[in-house]
Amino acid sequence: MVKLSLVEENYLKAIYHLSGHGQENVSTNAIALQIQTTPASVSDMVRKLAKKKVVEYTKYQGVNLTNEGTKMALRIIRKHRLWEVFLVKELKFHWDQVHDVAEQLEHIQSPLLIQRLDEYLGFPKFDPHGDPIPNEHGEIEEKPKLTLSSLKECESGIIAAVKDTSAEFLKYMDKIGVYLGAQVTVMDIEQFDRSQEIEIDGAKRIFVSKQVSENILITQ
Amino acid sequence: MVKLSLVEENYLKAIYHLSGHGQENVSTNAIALQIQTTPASVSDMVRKLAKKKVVEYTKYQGVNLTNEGTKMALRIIRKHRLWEVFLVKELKFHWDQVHDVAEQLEHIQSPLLIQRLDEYLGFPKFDPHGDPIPNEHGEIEEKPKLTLSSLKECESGIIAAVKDTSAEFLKYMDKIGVYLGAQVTVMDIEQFDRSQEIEIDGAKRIFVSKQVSENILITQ
DNA sequence: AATATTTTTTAGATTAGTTTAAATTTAATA
DNA sequence: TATTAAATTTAAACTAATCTAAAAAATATT
Repeated sequence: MVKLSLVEENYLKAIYHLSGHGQENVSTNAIALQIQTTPASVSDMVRKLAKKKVVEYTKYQGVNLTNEGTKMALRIIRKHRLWEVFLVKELKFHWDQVHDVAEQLEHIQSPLLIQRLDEYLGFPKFDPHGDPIPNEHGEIEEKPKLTLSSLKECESGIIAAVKDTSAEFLKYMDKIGVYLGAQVTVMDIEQFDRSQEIEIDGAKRIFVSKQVSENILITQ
Repeated sequence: MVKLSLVEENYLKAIYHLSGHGQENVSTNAIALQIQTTPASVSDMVRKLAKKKVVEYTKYQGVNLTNEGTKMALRIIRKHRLWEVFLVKELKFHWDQVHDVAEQLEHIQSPLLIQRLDEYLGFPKFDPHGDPIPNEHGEIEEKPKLTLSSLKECESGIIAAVKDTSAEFLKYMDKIGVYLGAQVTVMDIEQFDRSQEIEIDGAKRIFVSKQVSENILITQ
């Protein structure tokens, strides 16, 4: 298993977060924005990471994590989230005080430390923000996906996937402004046909039929 | 207050440990040996630290910490020792497993974290090795110094200072091979005149009169 | 399809920290 | 005191990570 510097670890983590937990290619610019550096630096670093086999990279096409890279990113995220639990639960930090400190603590190298910390905290499954904590093998339990149609009035979620992947459906999604990662809130449900009025990103409101809402998957 | 990099922090800490908690000049070679680098690197770094006013440095004469530098070193050592207490007391580490991890944790920057950790651990005064924990202002309670003459047979200590600082006495110390930091063990005490046979660094044995042993201070 | 715009990459330079080898200073010794 | 040995510093070069500016490729627009 390759050794990564602190900076390389931060790149991996950024790529993981930007890839939306899937394997879409992440752009140089997006990474630069995320970790507050220049696209030029990202270009260099990404080639270095590709040489270490933790990302796949083709010039001008962006990057995505290899299996090994994903596991490493998740191990860093595991540490970050376990430390967050410790800070909030044991040291009485407020949930909005923990991020910067956890950002430092996540780079501490000691498998024994993390194993003991996990045990000490009672093997928590979620961090103080509700995000799942990956296991020691770099595996994460995805949040269960629900259909948009299962939401009640006033409930909301994040668009995670679609069941119907036909070109027509995707084109329709595009037309009504529904995209992966969008925040949706159910404003109203028409009892007669189960159609919903939904609000996208707290702004635009649209109507979707039951047939459509049954084909949209969300996480909460 | 100046900001130090992780590497600079390690230099400060090394200089603190090598200066025997006093203000003797620490040699370039000694620092290089301590932190596993070359004397050339130390020369460069030490000039940088002098510019930041955390050490005093004159070429070819070695360095010693300024008041500010000592405080900073002690704040790092405070963090190191508090983390050691946490690892041993809470996470059930064995005392010989903690050093490498504490070496990483001591560089985490968060005054709140250390304040809360201190509180969480019940404001411990000593680390698992018995070393005192400096307070948040970079002040440390020195271990009490005893005279060599107060040691019983088979007891030992580390030479910490001398009461008589005359040139003659120091020359005599030098002659018999007693130096600051040397480990001494009392092998035998002559009841008649209270003179002692002492072993230095587990090797050389010499005889010292009561008059001499009353003027040598040790820590244990 | 040609042009303009945006994104991405390359090239060259910079900083922190390091190294090796050579030069210098200090300390030791004869 | 002159010489040798040891410690220290300088010089030049290297690595990791970064930046700015310019070149190249991809995308969008007319």
